[in-house]
Amino acid sequence: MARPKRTTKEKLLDAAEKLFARKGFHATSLREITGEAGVDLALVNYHFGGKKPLFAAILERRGAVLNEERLRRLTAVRRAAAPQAVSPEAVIGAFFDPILDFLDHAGPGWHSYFSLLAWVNNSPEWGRRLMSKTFDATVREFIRALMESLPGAAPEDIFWGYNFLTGALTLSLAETGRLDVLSDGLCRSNDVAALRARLGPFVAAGLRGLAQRGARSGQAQS
Amino acid sequence: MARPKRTTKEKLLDAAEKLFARKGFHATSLREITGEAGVDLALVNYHFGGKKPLFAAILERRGAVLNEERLRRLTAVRRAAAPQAVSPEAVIGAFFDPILDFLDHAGPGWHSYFSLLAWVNNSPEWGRRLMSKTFDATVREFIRALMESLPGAAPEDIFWGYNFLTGALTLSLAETGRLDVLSDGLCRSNDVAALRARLGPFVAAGLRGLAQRGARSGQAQS
DNA sequence: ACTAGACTTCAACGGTCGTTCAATACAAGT
DNA sequence: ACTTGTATTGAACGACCGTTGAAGTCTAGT
Repeated sequence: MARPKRTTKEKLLDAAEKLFARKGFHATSLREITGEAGVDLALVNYHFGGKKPLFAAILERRGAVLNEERLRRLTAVRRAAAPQAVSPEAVIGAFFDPILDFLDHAGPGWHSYFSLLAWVNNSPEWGRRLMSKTFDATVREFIRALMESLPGAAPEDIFWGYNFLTGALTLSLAETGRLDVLSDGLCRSNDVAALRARLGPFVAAGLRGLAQRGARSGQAQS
Repeated sequence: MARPKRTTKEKLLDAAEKLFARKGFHATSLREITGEAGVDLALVNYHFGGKKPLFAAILERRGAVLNEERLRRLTAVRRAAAPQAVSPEAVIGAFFDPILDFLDHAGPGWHSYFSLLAWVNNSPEWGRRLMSKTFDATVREFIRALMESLPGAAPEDIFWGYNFLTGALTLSLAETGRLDVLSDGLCRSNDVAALRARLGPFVAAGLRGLAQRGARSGQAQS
C-alpha cells in the first residue's frame, strides 16, 4: 500500500462513517462496524468508550476540517470585496464550495460523511446537540456575513433563509435517489457538477426574493 | 368523550406516529408504542402484521388525504388561471398550503405526521420506497405544472429545483430547533405563520432564478 | 532479558428486541 | 342457548444488542 498504515481508530471511524451514513445510528450494530473494519468488537469501547462517542468522533473529525475551509474562504471573499460589502452569492459560495470540492476531489469518506450529516441534521434525537456543538460557531459567522451582504433584509428573513438553504443542501447531500426516479433518469442525485451549477443560484435568488418581500411589506428593521 | 370511540387500530396509529416522529423507526420499540396506546403488545402484529407494515400504514393514512387536497388545489388554481398558464407561485402554493393549513387547523397528529415525513424523506433506508409509493404520482403532477408555469426553464432545472424546494420544506417540518438556537430565540421553528410568509417566496424566487440562469447560459431546450 | 504499558483477543453477561401461539373474552347471527 | 368469527390477553421464544473483564500479545525503554 502507498499509505504507511491505517490505525485501528481510523479503520473504525471509516467503517462506522460508511455504515452510519447508509443505515442510520440505531440500525447499525457495532458487530457490523467492527466486521467491516476487520477489527475486534471490543475495540470500539476501548478506543472510543462506546457507540455514541464513536458517532461523535466521526462528526468532529471532518467537521473541523470543513469549518476551517469554510472560514478560510469566507475571509478570502470578504477581503476580495473590501472595502465594499461581499455579495450574497460569494458568501453562499464560501459555504457550499468546500463541500462540493471535497465531494469532487477528496476520497469517498467525504461522501459518506455528508450523507451522515444529512441524516443527523434531520434526526429528531440527541444527534442535534452534536451538530450544534460542531457547527454553530461557524454557521453564526456565515449568517452574520449574509446579513451584511443583504443590508435591506430583516434578520428574521436571513435566519429563515438559512434554514431553507441548509434544507436544500441537506436533501441534496442525502442522495435519496428520489431525483433519479422522478426525472426518469434525466437527473442523477450524485451528479456533483449539476448540483454545483444550480444550488448556489437557487438559494441566492431565494434569499434576494426574501429580502425584497420584507422590504415590500414594510416590516424592515428600523 | 365527544368522539364516539377510537378503535385499537387508530390508537396504535396515533401512538406510533407520535413516537416514530420523535425518535425514528429503530429507536422506537413496539412496547413503547403499545404502552402509549394503552393496548396489548401483540395487537400490533395482529392488526398490522409487524412493525414495518405499521409504519407503512401510518404513512399512507394521512398521505392519501394530503395528496387529495394538493391535487384539488392544483386543479383549482389551474382553472382560475385558464386559459393562461398558471404561475409558479400558485403551483407552489397548492403544494405547500395544504400542509400549512393542516398544521394550523387540524389536530396535533398532523404535526407528528409531518415530522415523520421529514424523517423518512432523509432516511437512507427502505422508507424511501414507501415515500415514492405514496407520493410520486402526485409529485409528478406538480412537477409537470411547474414546467408549464416556467416554460423557459430546462427540465433538469425544474427537477433540481423541486429537489431544493422539498429539502427546504422538509427541514422546516422537522422542527429541529436549530433555528431557535441560531437566532437566539428571535425565530421559532414551530411558527407556522412565519414559515408560511417566507417559504413560498423563497422557493418561487429560487425557481425563477434557476430558470433565468438556464436561459442565460443558453442551454435551454430547443 | 526484563519490565511497563498500550493494544488486542475471546467469551460471556444482562437486557431488550420483534414475533409467535395457545388460551380467553367478546359480539353477532341463528 | 349455541355457534362462529373477530378481538384481546399473557407468556414465552430465539435472536441480537452494547458493554465488560480477564487473559493474552505486542512494543519500547532500560
